[in-house]
Amino acid sequence: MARKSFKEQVLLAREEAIVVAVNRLLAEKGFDAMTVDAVAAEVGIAKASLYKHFSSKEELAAAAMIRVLDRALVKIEALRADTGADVVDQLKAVTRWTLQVQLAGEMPSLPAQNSALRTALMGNKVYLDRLLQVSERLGEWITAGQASGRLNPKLPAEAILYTMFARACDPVLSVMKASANFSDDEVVEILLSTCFDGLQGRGPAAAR
Amino acid sequence: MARKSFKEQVLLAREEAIVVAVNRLLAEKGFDAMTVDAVAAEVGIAKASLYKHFSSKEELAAAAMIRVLDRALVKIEALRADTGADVVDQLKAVTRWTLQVQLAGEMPSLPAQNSALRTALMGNKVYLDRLLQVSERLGEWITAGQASGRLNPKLPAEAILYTMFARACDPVLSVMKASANFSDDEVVEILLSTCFDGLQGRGPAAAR
DNA sequence: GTCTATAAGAGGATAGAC
DNA sequence: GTCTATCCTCTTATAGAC
Repeated sequence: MARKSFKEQVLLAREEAIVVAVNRLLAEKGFDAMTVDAVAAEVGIAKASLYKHFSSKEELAAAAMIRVLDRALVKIEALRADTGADVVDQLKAVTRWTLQVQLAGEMPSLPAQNSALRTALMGNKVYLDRLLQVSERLGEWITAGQASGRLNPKLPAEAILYTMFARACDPVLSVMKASANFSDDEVVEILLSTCFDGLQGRGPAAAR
Repeated sequence: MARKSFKEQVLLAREEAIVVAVNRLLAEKGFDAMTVDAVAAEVGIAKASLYKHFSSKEELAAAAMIRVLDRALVKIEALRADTGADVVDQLKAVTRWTLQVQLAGEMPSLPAQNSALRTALMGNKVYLDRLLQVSERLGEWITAGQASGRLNPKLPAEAILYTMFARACDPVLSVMKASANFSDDEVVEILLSTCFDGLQGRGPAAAR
């Protein structure tokens, strides 16, 4: 990779600061409630300057999503290095990581049905590429887990993948944290258990 | 209960029509994307007339939430009549019902963090009363299920309750439906399984 | 209580100087 | 590329006639 000039480095640093702010606001308020004014204020620059870097609010959100997917890929690659580990433990580790990011207030959350945002994301090559990479890495573990019987083979693999994505922004976490009866670690382990073991648990099954 | 006059009946019918429209729009677009103009258009009356019945957009949302909680209470009471049934089966039946309501496009969904809305709901006695009633009914089944070991006794009862509420508006359902590889009934049973049995399933546990 | 018309303000995006 | 100032649209809510 070519050495970056000083100006380019400054530019990238600024854009990184913008994306970090967007990421935090997206985690705190969600896409609709986040205003571009608030982003500009948090970064400490004028709103017009933001639009020199990103052409729309949707582009800002896309950049934040790409950033968190990149962070996920780094985490996944680190786990892949441990070739001896059980694939279900790897999947649990990824889910635990997403819960911890959520607890840290760093998991951007987008509405499921905003059409303008949806359109922008579906037209964003980089976002789609990262999403596909994460899906493929997890998909390999999921199919392996189902083949070994450690993941429920009766479930469609897509259902397991979508469920993991959904747990990364599960509102149960913030409600549990707000109830203030549990430590962060306890909340994470409770959610992990409900996700992988279910509400019935895997203990001694009662007679039917 | 006192007999209603004709004018009162017309009034109530109109308000019911408004709440039905709000409910549908809330399910389709969510609170932020729903506009009061759209509600008025769907009901077929002027926007100013809406404000004679409900004093704010937040009140409209609260009315829709109260309505769905009332529907839930009717469902729960019907299930309670079956005193011989297993409590876990009752809880599954309630969850199945919420998934079907969601599939029918009739489950209003509110943002988790909208502060104006949150404030209005927390100040709405009727809403809080209905929410408490549903929580109490489900709470009885949950504690009974944990006592019998058919629900995981290691989980806090609140965690089970919150998880059931969260599954009532789980985005996984709409994504699975959009993937178009499954019938509505299949989607419902898949989500029920992931919720109660977990991703690992309750089949023959693999050796650790 | 229903309507038409409009106030009041928030928020996304841009113009143009530097 | 950064700023200030502004545009313009959308949306909530209300005024006032009937």
